Amino acid sequence: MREEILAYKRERILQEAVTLFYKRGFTGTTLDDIAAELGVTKPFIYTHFRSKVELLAALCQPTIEMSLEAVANAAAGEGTPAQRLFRAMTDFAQVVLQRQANIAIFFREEKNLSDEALAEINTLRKKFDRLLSQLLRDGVAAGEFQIADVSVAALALGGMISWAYTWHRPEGRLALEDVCKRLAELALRMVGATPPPD
Amino acid sequence: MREEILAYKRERILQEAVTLFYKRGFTGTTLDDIAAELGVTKPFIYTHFRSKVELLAALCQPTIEMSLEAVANAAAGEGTPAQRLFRAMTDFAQVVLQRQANIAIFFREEKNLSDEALAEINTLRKKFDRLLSQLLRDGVAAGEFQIADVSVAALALGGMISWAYTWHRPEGRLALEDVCKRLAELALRMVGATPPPD
DNA sequence: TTGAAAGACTACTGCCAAGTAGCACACTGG
DNA sequence: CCAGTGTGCTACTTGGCAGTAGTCTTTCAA
Repeated sequence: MREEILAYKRERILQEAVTLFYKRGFTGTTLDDIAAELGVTKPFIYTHFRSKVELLAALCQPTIEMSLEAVANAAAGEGTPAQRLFRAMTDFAQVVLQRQANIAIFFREEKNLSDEALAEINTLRKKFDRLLSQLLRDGVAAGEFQIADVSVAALALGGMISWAYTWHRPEGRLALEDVCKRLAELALRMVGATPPPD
Repeated sequence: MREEILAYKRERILQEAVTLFYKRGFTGTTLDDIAAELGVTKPFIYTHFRSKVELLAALCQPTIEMSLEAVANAAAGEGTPAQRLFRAMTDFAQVVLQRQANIAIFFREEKNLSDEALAEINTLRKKFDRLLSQLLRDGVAAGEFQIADVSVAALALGGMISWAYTWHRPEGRLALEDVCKRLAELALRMVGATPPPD
């Protein structure tokens, strides 16, 4: 029970930090700002995080892990390469858009992360690219995809989806799920496969 | 002649600023750092730029303008929509990769720009999206493209190319021109067109 | 040779924000 | 009613860096 309350406080700090870092940037936000928004004071934050930089890492890393998992699960799942790629892209897009602020903060504030945190995250990103490349090779081998350069295609796919953090507006014309589906369709077309109907 | 020297000095400051902002981030770089790298002192920089933030804007804006121009020229050029889109994507990718550091700095440090500079740049970005959307609609009307949602497709295309700033390595496996061509091919496939051979 | 103007430097100021030391208050069990 | 523990706050210190005031030097024109 004490544990849960501690975890809850930590979570609330992270939430508020995400909101403010997203709106004003990492260096444009002071810990006093975050504390004020929560109705507490700066030392309160220091009982939960060792430094401002650690706070930043704590809000980036899990989101990157989720992205990797989304693609990993889909790639290892059932179905033809095309079906798996479709699911990988849809689920990845969902992570990007559901955790839009976290993703945005990571890409913008990379340079403010500690070397250790950055190294860990870069390991995850390499795994991500390898998984995606392998899935593309599987599709090529199965005759489902036509791809001139698998590495470039993997990076282009990853970029097309990641980039959605820059333009998606939750209150916009399309619902989140529709955006994800449209993007996944474009992804399949890009590698020369036919997207599923419906 | 005096003018030219002034312009040259300004240019050198910008060069060094790009290098350092790219490597260490905007807030991670001091004007003293830039001055030291140039073998001058901080007040020297202030005779050419009013503030650190103005320096940032001076190195972002022209690059965004170049991106817009690349697409605008190609869109207004000769040929079928597919040919124009291919050229637009190739030329845009060239700008992104040739001015990789500037592009990276802009997307990372957007939050550090002044409101005015950001507003100007956002106007350019809107024009960019409108031009690209119009080109896609032309292609659809001509029966060359198959696109479910033109706006999403335009954003996906823009993102796929822009994203290259995150992964391209000038010393890497592929030459810059090859990367651009591959990306443009993927772009055409994405909208249901056949890339030109060779 | 001298005066003026331009250009760059030395040596500051002032502010802002990260991080901390030590206090105060509340709650719980005896 | 009172110790002891945990939890958060007040009130600092500290360092770093953007921006500036005023000086020195160099150049060029008369």
